[in-house]
Amino acid sequence: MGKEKRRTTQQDIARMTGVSQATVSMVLNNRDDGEIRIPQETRDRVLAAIQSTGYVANPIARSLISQDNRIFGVFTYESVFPSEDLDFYHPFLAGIERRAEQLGYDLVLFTSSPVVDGGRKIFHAGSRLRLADGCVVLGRRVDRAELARLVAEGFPFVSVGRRDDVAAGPVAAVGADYVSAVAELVRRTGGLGHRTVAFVGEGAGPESSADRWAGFAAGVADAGVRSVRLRAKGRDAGEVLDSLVEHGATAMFVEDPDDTAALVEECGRRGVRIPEDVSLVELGGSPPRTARATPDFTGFRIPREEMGAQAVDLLARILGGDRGPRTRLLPCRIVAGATLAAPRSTP
Amino acid sequence: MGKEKRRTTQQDIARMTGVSQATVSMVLNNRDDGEIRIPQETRDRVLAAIQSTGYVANPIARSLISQDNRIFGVFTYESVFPSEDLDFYHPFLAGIERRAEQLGYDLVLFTSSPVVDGGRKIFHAGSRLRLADGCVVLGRRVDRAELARLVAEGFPFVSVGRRDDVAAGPVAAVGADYVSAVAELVRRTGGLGHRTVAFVGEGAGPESSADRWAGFAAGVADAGVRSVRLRAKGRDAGEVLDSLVEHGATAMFVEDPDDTAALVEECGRRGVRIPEDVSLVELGGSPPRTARATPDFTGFRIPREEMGAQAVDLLARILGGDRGPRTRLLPCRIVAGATLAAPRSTP
DNA sequence: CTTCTTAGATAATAGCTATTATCAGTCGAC
DNA sequence: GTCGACTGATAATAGCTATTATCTAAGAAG
Repeated sequence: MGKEKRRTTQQDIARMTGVSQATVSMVLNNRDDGEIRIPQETRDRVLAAIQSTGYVANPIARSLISQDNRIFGVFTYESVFPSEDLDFYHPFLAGIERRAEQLGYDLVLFTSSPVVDGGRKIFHAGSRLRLADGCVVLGRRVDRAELARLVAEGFPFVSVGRRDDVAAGPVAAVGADYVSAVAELVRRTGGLGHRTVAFVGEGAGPESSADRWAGFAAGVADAGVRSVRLRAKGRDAGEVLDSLVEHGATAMFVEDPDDTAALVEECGRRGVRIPEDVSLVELGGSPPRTARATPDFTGFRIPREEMGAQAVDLLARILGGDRGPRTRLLPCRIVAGATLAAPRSTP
Repeated sequence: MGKEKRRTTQQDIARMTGVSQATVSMVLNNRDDGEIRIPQETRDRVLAAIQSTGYVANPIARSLISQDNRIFGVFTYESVFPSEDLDFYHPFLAGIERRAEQLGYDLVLFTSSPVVDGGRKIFHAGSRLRLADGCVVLGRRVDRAELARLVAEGFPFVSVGRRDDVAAGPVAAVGADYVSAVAELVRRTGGLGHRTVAFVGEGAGPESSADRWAGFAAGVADAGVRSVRLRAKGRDAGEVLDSLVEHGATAMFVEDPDDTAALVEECGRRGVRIPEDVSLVELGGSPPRTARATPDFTGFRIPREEMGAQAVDLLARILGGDRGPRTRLLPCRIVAGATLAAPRSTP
């Protein structure tokens, strides 16, 4: 039992100086309002004692009073640091950290949350969520029910990525504007002379997938081209390529990076050159994960770091009582790349 | 002003149920000791109210009483997430996170600490260090004075990497055993027939550098070979190689990865083959940072993740009052690699 | 009927800080 | 000498939970 010597408290300082605890508190906080009057001599005496003891106010007691903690929580459904997930989380966290630093908030990672079938749970007996003034929720898989409960309990939070409405109302969220990005890419493709373009993927289900499809559809309408949707799930790249040819499509927009890799490989096997014979637009939104040589894909970049920063920003505003819009949609950067070119036979 | 509706408190639950706040607290904590008696009927009533409101005890008030917070601080002298520093911090953090998760601690990152000429400061007016029960200190540049103050104030902390003594006594720390690793590499080199080996670098200054030199010296003694130390600071790779040849050394142990890269390049220019003409042992301790093709260097790996985990572990023990050893030195893994081989002309 | 025991609960308090209300002087003015 | 105004401080309290000491009523034992 270490029997740690009790921390110094304001009471201690007060006794040392022969003043009251209240006085110490006021000196500490530089209170000098109309009502509060402390002569410099007393101030100096107290400050000297503070200096000599190295006293620092107990932030926990402060929080209990002020009802805020200057801490933002970062809740992730998976561990943050393991390598597999790092590529995903890292840019968000970089932005979160940067802005928290600017705003003077500390960050708490809720690593103590119990893991229930593969994902952490926000709510559980002894949840320490309230340590934070507010929370940024982050993750590939975000639990709608938990978000709904956050809303119901009035706990301030901002979701990064997921922005669909939950039962109790719209969720404060920062998202990426997939729709515009994909639409723009389709328009460029049409502008290069392609007359039929293919969407490879589901285009439904997760919000982000539905958005990509929506953007694709919008771009197709704008560009006045024909379009076809090719399912990739459960089919190998060969089948997909066959369908592509069959439909006469000259450009493919691929949702899933895994499919992209498979298609590139299959093209290589068949001697189909990209972009000379077929164009490929990659809709993953991330830089390539592997260091292996991959084509310089045409596509877009999700502004992950900026999303993290804006999430913190938004959270701070909400805590400040700001009643402005609670959803921010950030533009994605278009990557010109080298896998999109004019089709071989322009009509 | 949001006029956030006040959080539910035990007092609220008490009023709803017609019991006292104390009873609510006891039900909540499942108190059932000899002195505490609460019939099941009452218990159920209270629990029902807790369920319906979703009440969770305010962790801040709890902390104020229990004098602990179930939070470990992670103090870094630089931002954690920016890409430049990520390679360095990430493995440590992965280990810290993993073990904190296992032990049920949350982690707080002191992002609010003010930055003074390039590095964050632990101590400052309004330091929120005490939010944490203890702290892991991490960083390339660790401030001795601040560590000393942590010791003086009796704040529990564990330093990762830096383990030298500070004024007030030995610092709890987790380090990597560079000495053994480098010594072993030198012995292997001697075992392959090398008679003269060179240490390229300072071998002094930062603890880790001094350790590498100590290990080199120990290995040289064990292996019974001759050794030479070549400064690299301010000299270009050509000069260093010239010295090497001049001294008749057939293997070089290079401290700094930048020097390694320069030497490899210079060897390439001169047509000196590695390891056929000269062996190279890389003492950086990290996997290569760039994705560019680099030789598969012989060297060792600092067990960064394990260091992070053990730091948390040690911190938990210290908080538990454990009086055991406060310094842990973890073995490095030797990487056989492909840049060490027998010298061309074995005597 | 009195006293003791016990079950079942509550009042009071600690933990530390910030704020509000209050108090003891002093000085001036009348 | 009294009243008011002002200075320089302090006592008390809120904030929320966990624990300790205390209290009431009922039943048992004598």
